[in-house]
Amino acid sequence: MTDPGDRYDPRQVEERWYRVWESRGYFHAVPGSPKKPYAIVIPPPNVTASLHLGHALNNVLQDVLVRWKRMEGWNVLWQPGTDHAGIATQNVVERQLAAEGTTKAALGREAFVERVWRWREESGGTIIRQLKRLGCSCDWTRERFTMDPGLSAAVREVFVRLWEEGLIYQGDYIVNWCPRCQTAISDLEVEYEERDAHLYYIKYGPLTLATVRPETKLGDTALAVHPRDKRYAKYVGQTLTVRSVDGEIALKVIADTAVDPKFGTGVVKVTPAHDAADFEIGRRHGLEVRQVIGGDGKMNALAGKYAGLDRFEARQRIVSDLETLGLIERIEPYRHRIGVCYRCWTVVEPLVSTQWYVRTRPLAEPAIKAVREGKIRIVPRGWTRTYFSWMEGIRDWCISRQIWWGHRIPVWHCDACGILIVSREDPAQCDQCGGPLRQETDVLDTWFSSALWPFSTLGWPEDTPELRTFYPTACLVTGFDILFFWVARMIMMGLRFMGDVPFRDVYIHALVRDMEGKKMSKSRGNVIDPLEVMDRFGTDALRFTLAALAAQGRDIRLSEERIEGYRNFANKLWNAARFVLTNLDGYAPAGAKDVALSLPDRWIRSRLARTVTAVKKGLQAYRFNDAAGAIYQFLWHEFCDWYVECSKLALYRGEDPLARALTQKVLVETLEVTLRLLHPFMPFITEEIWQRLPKGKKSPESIMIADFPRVPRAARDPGAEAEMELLMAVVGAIRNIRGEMGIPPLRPLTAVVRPTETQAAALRANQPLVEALARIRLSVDPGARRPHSSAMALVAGMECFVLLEGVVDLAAEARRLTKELGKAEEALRFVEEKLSRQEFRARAPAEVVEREIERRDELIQTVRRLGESLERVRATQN
RNA sequence: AGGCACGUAGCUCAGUGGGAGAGCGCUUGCUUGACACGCAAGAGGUCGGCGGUUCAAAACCGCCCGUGCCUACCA
Repeated sequence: MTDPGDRYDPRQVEERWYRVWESRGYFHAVPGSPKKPYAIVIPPPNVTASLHLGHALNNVLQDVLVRWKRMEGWNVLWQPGTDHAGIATQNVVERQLAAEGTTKAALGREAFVERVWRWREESGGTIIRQLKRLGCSCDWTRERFTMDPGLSAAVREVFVRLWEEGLIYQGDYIVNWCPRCQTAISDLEVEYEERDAHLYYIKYGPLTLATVRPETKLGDTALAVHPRDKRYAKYVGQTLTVRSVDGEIALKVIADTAVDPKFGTGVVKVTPAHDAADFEIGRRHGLEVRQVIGGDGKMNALAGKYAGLDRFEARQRIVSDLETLGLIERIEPYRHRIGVCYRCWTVVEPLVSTQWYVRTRPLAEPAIKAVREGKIRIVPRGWTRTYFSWMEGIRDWCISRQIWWGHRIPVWHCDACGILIVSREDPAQCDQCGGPLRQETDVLDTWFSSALWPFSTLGWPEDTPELRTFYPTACLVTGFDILFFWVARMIMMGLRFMGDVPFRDVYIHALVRDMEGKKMSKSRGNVIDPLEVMDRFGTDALRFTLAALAAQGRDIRLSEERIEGYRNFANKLWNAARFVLTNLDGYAPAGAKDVALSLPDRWIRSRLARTVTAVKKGLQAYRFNDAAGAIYQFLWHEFCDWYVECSKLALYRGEDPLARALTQKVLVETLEVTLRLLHPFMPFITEEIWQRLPKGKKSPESIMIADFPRVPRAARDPGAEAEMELLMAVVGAIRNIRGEMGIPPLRPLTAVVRPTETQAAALRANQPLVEALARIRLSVDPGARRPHSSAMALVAGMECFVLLEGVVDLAAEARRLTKELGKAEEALRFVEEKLSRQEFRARAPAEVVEREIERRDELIQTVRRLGESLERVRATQN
């Protein structure tokens, strides 16, 4: 065959194979299949998204699972799709409008929504194309979008049912309001940032209090102290008239336990309209809610002379006015955490407004139970506690958003008779009075529709074969950052509407960070772009890197060097394959029976069997790094480093045609099985090589649909492993002497070993192998005496002399022996100390004591022999 | 403030009770019958500190120091 070149070039390969797989329908799942179902729903990326490393990790892990299960013979569905991402998407289109010099208000609601749809048609497919580039084997024929008609119907159905069951209500509460996005956001959508600010001590009549937000004083409707604070007890219940920037105002002093007497002066101003804590205090005491800041973040008419000022500008002005009036006692620097919008980083303004809520308690209870009873398994376990603690303290979910892009709340108001209609179908007129209806303008929180994803994508509320086959799904793979946003809510909704959990396992992976452990972000400029990585190192290298780093920690620190290392691994595989493929002349797979397998043959088969087991175990436990590591170690350090080297003997120097044929067979088989083992991690290169391998008639047309390797029991061969280890140790010892003594690798040397009888048999049987690997002439002689001018090493109690006639450097050998002796002596001291303790002998398990005794005896021999050698070298030296 | 992680080789990290590991980096030597994106050899560690449990601790427990994250109505 033609030599494919010694550098693997992924670009030649990836796109081509992906097209083949997709066009042949390998990704497609069929509900009626007799195979066992295995389904994963993709965490839908935002339709605005462009692939970042977080997506890459998340989807690579899913693809590994899905490809593995498919090869194991399951009926696999990987359900893909995207999320309409209300606020994010609206922002994107708004920015475009701004660039065109217009606004969404100018366009009007209908035209704006249409515009967003158009944007989605044109640019919304980016992330999907990028997932394909990653090799994701999703069933693209089933791609869904949260705003699809079917999924929208599911949203309505859920809303209406929750309403009918009394689990949705409307109310005036304080919410986190983003003045830039002009919408309410949920508690979860607020992020907190440490910022430097000031604590202003302001005089309120006879009292002084501390605040960081003087601008809200215009909305104060009370002063509060702790009920047990003796300093202020006399004021409680009084109404104080205090001088302020807007003249004199009357404020009642109330007592509430929410006040911390140790903070500041122990007195707080209460502004129910602009602070969540104050709002609660206000409700308890029936205080007036006096809103002075509008939804745009500017002071409103109630702010009097400050009306129209931005809230932060107003703060400056009010402080300076207070100073003029002599009402500022002092100002302290103060560092505190401030809530910002997670989408645009604008400081959140708590505002009282009318919003829609889901009553979460009744939904949370079964969701807690499902995890507690093991119906859902969270991996790693540690996250279970986090889940419980959040679910147990869950608060009602604000689901209304004052934006235009999303599922409009299916509620209609009749202004004529004042009733509310909640309906699955758009009503034409009021069913009570026949009057005209006005639909609620708010849309639902994007997470409301994502919460239905595991069943809405499968066709719910229709009863579909997909739902019957694939629900509950097998596994959800996600990052911990959306455990509450999404995972918890899916569990609640799944239990409520499907009567069963949405998935059996939740695998929570780490977050990808940069080398400093920072979250990657464009503003920090520390992003590694996965697309660029794929261009430079290949998709398989990126995939393998992510899997190899997916240990169950909290974060993954990714560096380019690491990816480069796995690119090298791909190249190593490529060259191992070249070696195998270019050495197959005369290969006849059927011809060679396994009757005369060599030691390396038996050894590599045994090692491969162990590797298969380790990979399966790793995948089953979601320990992707263990699985990837096992393949890496086997392929590079066992197959390439040893078996391939051993095979050269039979291929090039042996005279036995049967041995040669068997070696070819084992080379091909080992490579072939390894490729299948590796395919879920590195789909492209494995397919490319696999296709070039000689195959039997029954072989499938793609590695993707081949069987995942099974372990033949008979392949395990501990005897062969032990024997091979002995040979490798002898080779290692000789190479060590060569290296340490500075003898060039090609210089011919002679070695004499003095083995026990069993060792002698193994060595004699494989003498040419040892000679070839160590580049040495070997003499195996149980009665050998130490040759003059030789270096000595101990291997499994066996002395191994390397003759250094003419090349001997006594000083170097003395140095080497001293080093070895030192190590052995230290180990011996350690073991003897352990054995000398009575308690150890009395209380440790017998086999542990036994092992230590054995070890001690070996070490004694080692020390004695090394000592003798050293003495002799020194004697010769002098 | 509370909670949860983490601290192991120069760097990034595996390692859940009995002989300290990997990848990268570093040193030395090599155009070895596939691979310099390679081969061979090697150096490098008080497993954050202190105390406890145990015959035995990097691992289990406690405290301390450091780092990160999450949750919370401290103005």
